[in-house]
Amino acid sequence: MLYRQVKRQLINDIQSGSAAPGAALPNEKDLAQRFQVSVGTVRRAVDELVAEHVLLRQQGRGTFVGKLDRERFMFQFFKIVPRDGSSEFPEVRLHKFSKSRATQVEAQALGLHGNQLVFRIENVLHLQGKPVIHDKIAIAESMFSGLNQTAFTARTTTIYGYYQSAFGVTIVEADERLRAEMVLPDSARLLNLEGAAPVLRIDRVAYTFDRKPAEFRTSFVDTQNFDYVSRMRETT
Amino acid sequence: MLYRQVKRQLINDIQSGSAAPGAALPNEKDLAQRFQVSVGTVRRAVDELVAEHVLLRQQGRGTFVGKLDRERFMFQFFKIVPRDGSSEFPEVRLHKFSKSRATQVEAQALGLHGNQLVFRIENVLHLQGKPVIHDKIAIAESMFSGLNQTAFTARTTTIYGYYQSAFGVTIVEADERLRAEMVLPDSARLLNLEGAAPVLRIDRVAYTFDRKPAEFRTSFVDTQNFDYVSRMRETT
DNA sequence: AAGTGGTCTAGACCACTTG
DNA sequence: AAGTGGTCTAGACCACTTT
Repeated sequence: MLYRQVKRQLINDIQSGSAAPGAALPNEKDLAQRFQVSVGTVRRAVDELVAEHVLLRQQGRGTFVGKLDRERFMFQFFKIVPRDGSSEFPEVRLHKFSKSRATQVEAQALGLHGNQLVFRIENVLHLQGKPVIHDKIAIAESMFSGLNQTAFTARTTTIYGYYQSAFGVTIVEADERLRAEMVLPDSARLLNLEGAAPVLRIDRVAYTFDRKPAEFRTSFVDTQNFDYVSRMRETT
Repeated sequence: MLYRQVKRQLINDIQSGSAAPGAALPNEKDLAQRFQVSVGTVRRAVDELVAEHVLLRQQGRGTFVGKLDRERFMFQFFKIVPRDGSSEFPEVRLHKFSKSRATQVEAQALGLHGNQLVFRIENVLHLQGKPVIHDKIAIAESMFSGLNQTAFTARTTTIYGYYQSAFGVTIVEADERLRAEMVLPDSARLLNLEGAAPVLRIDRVAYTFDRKPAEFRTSFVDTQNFDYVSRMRETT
């Protein structure tokens, strides 16, 4: 399993910052020489990282460290689409920003011990000009130390892109659990829903490398005009 | 793209029935000789089919044509799990069986022209002894000609396993769209829900090889004690 | 023209399963 | 021991991008 060791080292380069998002990797021959393996073995390691969207290969140009920009976010992590019509990037409006002790559920999802601090961020996401999603995010203060509302609001990229560029936290995968619930009063207000309405609730745990949990997020989605799409393909 | 041609031929062998589900393939060296390519090229073709769960490799034993048995069905296509606790195979009870003209929605999902006939099957799926899912299935009469209620009920495997063994239709992937809705009267009765309750609605189109649609299914899930789980990993 | 990744080959050696 | 898939190597040649 030599190629696993090569993959590990490439991940380490990314986590340590010596290979920054967007930057080019050395060519495959040089990597092979550096790791003292054949080019085929390097290719196998890179193949997996490309499949995980961590690296990006372009024939004739080179191999680059993946950036969590809008395109990738939409493709990999944003599953809400209009019932009829095509995908659209949501407009994100910050609703609340605070810091307090983790609840038991949050602590378990994020793998925290004791009553550690978490940042809490609430957003309302608009699609086609209307509020559709109410997000409640919890992230560990220890992993995102120094985060504040001003910097968060001033970011120029996606939330995951901001985690990556400002804190070196690259989200590579996520698990979600979905259910139908009646809307809660706070979400109803934010989503302009009246009385008793069903919403799609999504609990997501997002992971960085090595399946280390980085973010716990609960979303409430008004699915009157939007669907959550899921594709069941080859699972590795 | 030699390996694509090899993959095509292997798929043809499965579709034509010359390689039956559960049967062993020739070894890699023999396949290489038959297709006049190197072993590495055969391996690449088989790699993809293994990733799609069409083939199954076992070191030291051989490579086998995948069967759509309970294990694979649960792993690849059944996403409803108890909120706390582990996965369980549902007990499927037939509720209705009929044949009539396709609705416009069904015709579009199944790629049918005109007013072709479809079989309609309704099931209630039980988990932990209670009714949890109300399924409405539509499949084209042309693809499943000769299907009848007696044979369907007498099947000894999963529904997808039955499609495969009785009609040579292997389901390899599916697209789903989810939303939260208020339960409809017929589902409410079947799921023992009273009054206004939210349910998770899932519209699924299941495909056989070459992305040919084979089944359209709408499920209504009582998510009081169960979740739909979705894993966002490398997407190819 | 030079440099990159993409495909394919031929073969060595290893790990596992079966008789 | 014989047969299977699993990993790794070294190198040829092709396709694409940049200068």
